[in-house]
Amino acid sequence: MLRQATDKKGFRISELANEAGVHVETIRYYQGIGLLPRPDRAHGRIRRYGADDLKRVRFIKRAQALGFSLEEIALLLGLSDGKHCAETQALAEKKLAMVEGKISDLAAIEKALKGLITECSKGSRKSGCPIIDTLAEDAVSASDSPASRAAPASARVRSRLVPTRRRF
Amino acid sequence: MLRQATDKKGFRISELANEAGVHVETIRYYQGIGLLPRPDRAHGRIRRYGADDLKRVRFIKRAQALGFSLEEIALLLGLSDGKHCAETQALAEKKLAMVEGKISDLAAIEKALKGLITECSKGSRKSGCPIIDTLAEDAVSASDSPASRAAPASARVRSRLVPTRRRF
DNA sequence: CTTGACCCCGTAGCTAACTACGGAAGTAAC
DNA sequence: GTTACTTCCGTAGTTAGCTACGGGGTCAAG
Repeated sequence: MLRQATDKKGFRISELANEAGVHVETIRYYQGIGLLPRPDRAHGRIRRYGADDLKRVRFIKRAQALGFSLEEIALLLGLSDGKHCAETQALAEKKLAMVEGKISDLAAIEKALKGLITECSKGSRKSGCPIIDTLAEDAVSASDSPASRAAPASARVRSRLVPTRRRF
Repeated sequence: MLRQATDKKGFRISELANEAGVHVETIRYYQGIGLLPRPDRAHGRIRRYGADDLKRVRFIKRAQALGFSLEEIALLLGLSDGKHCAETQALAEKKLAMVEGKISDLAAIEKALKGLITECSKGSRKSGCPIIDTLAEDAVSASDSPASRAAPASARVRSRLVPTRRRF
């Protein structure tokens, strides 16, 4: 009785979701914000999805895990439509710098974690925090994310807050 | 009349925020959830912050840009207190795998972007999307984030949604 | 000792990205 | 053609991570 037939042509929404490891609602959400095309419900009545859609969803989730927002992802995806090359190239270069900054930040964390692991296994451990230390220095990073290095936000202070929430 | 005196001992909250490139409210928020210690208002009356606090905030923002959640960051930070080495090591190893997965994902994107840029400058461009293609394949990534590769979420379907929102 | 920039803390509101609910209609198996 | 899903779509609620507001206190300059 269970559906699951990838027969006809392409899979249906639940199959696409399962393959990509996301919920059906997420697929619909992406369609709603224009991140994913909504194939028209032609002959039969329910929409059918193809391999390209699956790749797109997988890409979105991976890029997200790397710190890209859906908006940035939309930009990334928009880059490869083969049109308006000039701006495409500029954008790609900006993203490239960002990606390279992230890579070096991650490399720093990787190094710190490895150090932590070996130190741990030979019982040492003195002072300071190797993880914080490597990333907190004024080096690397070209990410244009909020708080991108050296952006002392010109004395913008208007204060007030503190949630009193669960503390991990 | 303007405060701005880093004299006495350590800086005050607005100075810390400016140096780290975040808002004062963000500092307070981090204190509220226990991510940042709240120094006691001893002798004088207003709290003073040190270089360690600044490093910690900078670390938090950078790690965030890499896709770590505040909760994960709290874990990362908790790793280097020098105590309970066994579990610390296990956690560090898990995070390390995650970090390595992210690095290879980013390297894939980097490569795709570079390819896009050179293709662009020599006017070619055929079909498919090099950016999606490199990341959507079943390779790399050990991230334990939602949708971590190959997690077909056992037929969990209950549907309904679609926002009808701004579409980038 | 007043003034004005800042600080303290609580609570409420906002945005991104989902997640859940509800009702009607499609569809495969019996 | 009834049953048991599953799809469609709209709208509302949730969580993380901030951001804004309000009222009162602190403190250095004048």
